[in-house]
Amino acid sequence: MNYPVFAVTVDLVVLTVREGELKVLLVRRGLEPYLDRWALPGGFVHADEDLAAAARRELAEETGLAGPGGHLEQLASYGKPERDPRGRVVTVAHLALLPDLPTPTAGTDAAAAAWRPVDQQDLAFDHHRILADGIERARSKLEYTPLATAFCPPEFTIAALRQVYEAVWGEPLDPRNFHRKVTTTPGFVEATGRSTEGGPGRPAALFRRGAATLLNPPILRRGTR
Amino acid sequence: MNYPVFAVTVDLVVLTVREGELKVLLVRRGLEPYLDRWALPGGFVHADEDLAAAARRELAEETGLAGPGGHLEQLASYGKPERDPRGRVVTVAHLALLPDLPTPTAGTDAAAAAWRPVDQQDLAFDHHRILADGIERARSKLEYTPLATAFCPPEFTIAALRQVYEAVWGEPLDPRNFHRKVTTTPGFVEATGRSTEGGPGRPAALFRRGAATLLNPPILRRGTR
DNA sequence: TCCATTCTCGTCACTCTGACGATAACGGAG
DNA sequence: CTCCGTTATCGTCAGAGTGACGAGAATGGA
Repeated sequence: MNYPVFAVTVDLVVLTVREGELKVLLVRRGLEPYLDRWALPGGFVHADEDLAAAARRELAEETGLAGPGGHLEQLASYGKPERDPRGRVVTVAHLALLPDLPTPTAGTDAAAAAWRPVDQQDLAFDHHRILADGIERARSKLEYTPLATAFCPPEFTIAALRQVYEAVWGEPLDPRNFHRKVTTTPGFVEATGRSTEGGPGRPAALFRRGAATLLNPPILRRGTR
Repeated sequence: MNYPVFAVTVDLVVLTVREGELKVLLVRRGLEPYLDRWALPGGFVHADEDLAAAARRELAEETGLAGPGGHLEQLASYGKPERDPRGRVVTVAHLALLPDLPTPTAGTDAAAAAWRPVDQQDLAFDHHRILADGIERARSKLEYTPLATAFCPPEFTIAALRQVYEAVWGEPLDPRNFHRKVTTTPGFVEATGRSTEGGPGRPAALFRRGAATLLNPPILRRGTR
């Protein structure tokens, strides 16, 4: 059988919410092509490795290890013949959503990795497109899944969850309506009985993620309606 | 640079609605492995070909040419090391939705292609999983996009559109509420002024697909709520 | 002419949502 | 210790959307 030969890579769109803003993990390229340009972290899929396993491995290498929590899913594949000047490379992009706490951008591998604003320009290869697709996927997933909890630590307040939505969607939400919505949607979050202490204002109840995998009804953003 | 070598294929989940049921286009394999088993149509991506272009080419080869109308989008990629016993093959699955009319399953390429029920068992490779993912994607897309029109000819009745939903979702819908929903959602369909003639019952107005790309609010299936 | 069939329009109760008022529970200033 | 700013939480209310279903309109066939 005769067929062309490809290299297959995994690229990661790793998102988190820091300082009230959506950030993406980028690395500065240390070699040609696109030397010194920001790029999505990624690497070649090994010879005996599943795509998902390669994505998990790269994520662990770049972030030091994404502890529990967080979320990783396949995003899409990109394979234009000219996307990599070195040869025919198809990349299977993955989307990762992580809580802020874990890793201050300093893994084993990442030479110069940093959390950057998601409107970063001049990315290497077709990574701008991949990033845009990843962000849109994340925004969309927040509408009809409880995945916003992947951005939060194991226990979180409703306000923290709301700030995730506001950061990802880039629009303010009414705290009272959001509170009602989240607490009345079965399986979205469940109360822990504990609450915060020390901060300004009234202490807030702490929740953990619930068992639901789909939100019914969905929480729709303004832009979509 | 040292990296493993892959073959990259495109596999197609081609869906249509025939005789009130959701059908998938399958081909009988004429060679090992999985000789004589049903499989998704597909083939290798050419050396200088984009993934989307490869998918369009395969679709044209298998269906004789999917005329205007219809819809093609990337579904997901599958790359378990052992998924093809002949070597390391990553497949980029695509999802196609076609109106019934065009092709009675007899293209240039397809040796033995046929429209089969979507619960077909014993597919080759990991095609059962790919098919399941494709069907779920289609069901989901009907909820929040006007993509059901891709299953219909250029002009169609509301009843025909409803039958698409019923076939894809496998559940009956109230004709009156569906009619209200579709006609009041801006951009879903637009009236042509013409209507059907000859059939039983009152003639039905004919519509064409509207300009909307997203349904607001979505049409949710029972199973999801 | 009557009838079965299918399309289309209406009605009504119920739920959900957005906008927003009001109260609760804290820390800190005076 | 009281007042006050801040944040969390609960309530209220009108309007939109939906499911369930009645009823009339427009056809072909018995």
